[in-house]
Amino acid sequence: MEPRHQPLSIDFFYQPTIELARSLLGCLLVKETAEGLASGYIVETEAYMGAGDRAAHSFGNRRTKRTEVMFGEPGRVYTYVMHTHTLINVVSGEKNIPHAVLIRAIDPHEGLNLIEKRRKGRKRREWTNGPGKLTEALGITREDYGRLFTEWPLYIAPGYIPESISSGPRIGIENTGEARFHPWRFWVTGNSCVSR
DNA sequence: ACGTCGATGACCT
DNA sequence: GGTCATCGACGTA
Repeated sequence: MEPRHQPLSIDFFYQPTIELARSLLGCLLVKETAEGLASGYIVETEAYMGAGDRAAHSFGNRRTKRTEVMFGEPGRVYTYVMHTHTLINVVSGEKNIPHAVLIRAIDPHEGLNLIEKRRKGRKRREWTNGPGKLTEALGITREDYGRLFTEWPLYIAPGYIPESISSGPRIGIENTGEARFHPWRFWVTGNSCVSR
């Protein structure tokens, strides 16, 4: 199948992880399924810095079935289940440098009826303002693990350049010592879809 | 085979 | 502010 939008080139993903986390803001995240196409502009990300980052699943180069995809080339999909929710990351770094960027929020763009249905009629504000919410809205599952973000059916396409980017500590990692203080969360300043 | 533990979200007061 | 549902992965045995 051909993607409805032209995905980013694989070269885009070959940049330092912090830069990638910032560059992804404003890009369009797209998922095409049998139900239709749904998409949204990425407005919030977090960088996870691999072996030296206590908050990262790959801390200490921990290599398991789950983290395996992070040890490969950047630009692949790392999904995993948190409680009942699927979370999605962009694999970053380079071969054997297991970095990743968590996508925490998107601004809905296409497939709004489908998104509303998947989000069970909740108010628009609650559709995609969190990492577990946006995967439900776009129909992203752990079946997407290992895919390339440059190919149908789950891909990232060019969007807009944010006017301003804010940064601060990452969310939900209180138990990770000093790592909790690193300002590795980024968001589009003032966007109403940011998780908090 | 089993116990533990979250990069969460929904609902409650 | 707080509680808890419910899942897979992981460590341990």
